[in-house]
Amino acid sequence: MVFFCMRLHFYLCTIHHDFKTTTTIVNPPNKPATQGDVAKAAGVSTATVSRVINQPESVRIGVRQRVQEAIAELQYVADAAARALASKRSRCIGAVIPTFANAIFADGIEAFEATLNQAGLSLMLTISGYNLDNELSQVRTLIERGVDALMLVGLNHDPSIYLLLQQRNIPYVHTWAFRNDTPHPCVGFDNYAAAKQLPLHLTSLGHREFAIVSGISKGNDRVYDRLQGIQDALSTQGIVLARNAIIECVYNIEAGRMACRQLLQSPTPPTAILCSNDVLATGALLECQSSGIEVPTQVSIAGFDDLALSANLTPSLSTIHIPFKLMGHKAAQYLIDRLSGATPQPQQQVEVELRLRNSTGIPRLSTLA
Amino acid sequence: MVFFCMRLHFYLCTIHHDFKTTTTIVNPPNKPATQGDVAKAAGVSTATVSRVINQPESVRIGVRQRVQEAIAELQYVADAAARALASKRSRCIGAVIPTFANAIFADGIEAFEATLNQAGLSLMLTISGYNLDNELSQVRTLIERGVDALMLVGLNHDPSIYLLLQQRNIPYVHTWAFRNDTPHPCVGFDNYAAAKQLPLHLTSLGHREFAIVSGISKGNDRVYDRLQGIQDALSTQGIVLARNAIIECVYNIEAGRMACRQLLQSPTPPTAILCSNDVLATGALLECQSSGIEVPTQVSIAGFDDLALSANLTPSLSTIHIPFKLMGHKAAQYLIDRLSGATPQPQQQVEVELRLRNSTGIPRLSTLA
DNA sequence: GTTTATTTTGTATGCGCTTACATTTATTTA
DNA sequence: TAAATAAATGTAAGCGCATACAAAATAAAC
Repeated sequence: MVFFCMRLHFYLCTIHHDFKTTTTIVNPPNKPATQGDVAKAAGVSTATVSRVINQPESVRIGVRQRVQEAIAELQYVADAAARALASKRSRCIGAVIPTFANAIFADGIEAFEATLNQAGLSLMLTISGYNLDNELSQVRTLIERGVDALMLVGLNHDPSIYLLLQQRNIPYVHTWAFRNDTPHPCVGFDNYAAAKQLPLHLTSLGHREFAIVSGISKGNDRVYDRLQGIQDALSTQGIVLARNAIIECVYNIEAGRMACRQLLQSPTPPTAILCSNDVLATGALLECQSSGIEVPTQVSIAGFDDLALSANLTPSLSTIHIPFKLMGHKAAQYLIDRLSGATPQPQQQVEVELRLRNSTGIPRLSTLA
Repeated sequence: MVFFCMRLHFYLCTIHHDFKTTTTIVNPPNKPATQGDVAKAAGVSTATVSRVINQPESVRIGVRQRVQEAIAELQYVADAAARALASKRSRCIGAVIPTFANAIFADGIEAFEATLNQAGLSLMLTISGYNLDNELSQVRTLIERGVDALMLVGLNHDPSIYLLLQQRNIPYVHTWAFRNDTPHPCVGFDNYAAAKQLPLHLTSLGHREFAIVSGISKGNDRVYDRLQGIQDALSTQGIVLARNAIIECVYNIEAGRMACRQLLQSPTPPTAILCSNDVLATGALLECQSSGIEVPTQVSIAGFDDLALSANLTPSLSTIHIPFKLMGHKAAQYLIDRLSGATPQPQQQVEVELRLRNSTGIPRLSTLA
């Protein structure tokens, strides 16, 4: 029964298909129309068709319409490879990001892509896994693919990347970081300066016993700068952390939890835990929650990034808000401007903002139970 | 003064530049080496160079090495546009995903990209914002860009997409969903069947008063199927939900919180809230947390997706685990196989798994305070 | 040592478009 | 209205590679 139904189904399909191909002879099967076809149909030269596509204003209105009709009629779609070959522009932008697995890249990339798209550019994306060697090889691949420009996360990259880029005169931009004194274009925020804010707030509240939970700083300038910022801010207040009060761990919730547990079990538990990002801070908070330690009365916890989750935790997380969308947009705009021949400001800073919420407060008086 | 410095600066540059071009005549400035340059340097024809790159085995070992040396020497990089034009293969795969902003796409896309990369393919990514019209236009763009294959999230798409794809004979695959009776290739899981598991578990625990917090089902087959699965599962147990016990909202934590609050404030609050994804479930959980409602003793909460966060919440979230990485990998492999001429299984299912944790339990006896 | 079969290499064409330049057509000026 | 100028269109030459086919070099068979 089922078998017959299927046969019937296929049969109908076939009929339908034949019907279509015999009536719409216009387009030989599997052969997309070329510019030449359009030119013939519209009674113009291929050059004019090309102009209608690339600089419509330069073609007289009547001719232009005729060509556009032919394009619609034949469902003509320009061949990107041929365009790229002839014009030496691929209309593709490359980007290498460390990971998708945590949210800090989501909004930024999304805005980056949206802005690109609006300008008729496509995004070619690769993921380095926080590995600079991977990054280099992926940049190579992207360059081979002929990307017109490149976006890179952070300031610290294999130097040969810049050689490759300069050789081919490919514009690029760094993001998620900002420094005044870098020779490279960058659109982002000063991780170092931003990271100073929360420790200073906490010392002003009276905290003296700190610990830091950080991402892994090796090869990661953002993490490194944040770590350095925190430490420098503390040291201006006369506080120098012991080796074991600083934990570097991978970037996920479990790691944050474990680090927090370890810190709170020490003989001299801190009154405040400064995390260099919200994922680790979330881990720390959840660890406290599940082990019955009250935040902020027993320990204060601070984050960095202001992920969507952070404001919704109980207690809500004090953190540094970063305008990721704006940053992604601006980074894209920088590259778009560069490609259009303009010379936009090479170093652009976006403003971060301290968001004091409920995970930070005055320090407890006694030691932990 | 400044003026003179600039003149001097330019002067020095010029000298330097001249110096370079006269000594390293090999490579004119800003002109990347072509296949022809390599051919000349190695004393072979361009055809042989092309073979060394594309089918090294077909070139005798000595000649091959000579060519490879020349390639290294000249830092030759094949022009992707020219390759694509001549070979009719761009080595790029397109993908349209609804968003980055929540984690459910992260692991899957990351694995998808990794598998692609390993096969020498690049990922061209666009974001539709859960909008099927956007999706269509992005597919158009991707096709114009000449992608060799395409990945689409879910089963429900504008029909014209398939016409475009078939016209050009472009392989494609659906992901994040699976159905036996679909004519389209898909790699994923059965949202409908998976969604039945948690409601059935909860009814077996004695729950009778349910509510659902769902994403917006319009135009989203995954959400729709989950919603349907939950309702059908409940109805097999003789439970039919009132209109106001089902809330559809956007996909973020705040929305989950608000929906939860609304449900719990109703005159007959449910004993169990079934969320069609973990983000909304997290929101619900956090809402309970911040309003002092104990989970699961006062209300059970269930999710779907098993995000990294879910296991770490207090209480940890009962949910459905999806092997996103495996799915992304398999989807990529499907396309790779298709491009290599093979005919892989067009419908592939990955196994989901019920993860019972601490957010679900027996129903409370009385009504809420 | 031929002849034949096989592998390796070269020749030359074209992929589908853009664009410099030449030519035609429309517009302005005198 | 003719001449001079400007705008629109056409002509044709590549862009840098892959590949069908032809030619040459090598290996196998006799």
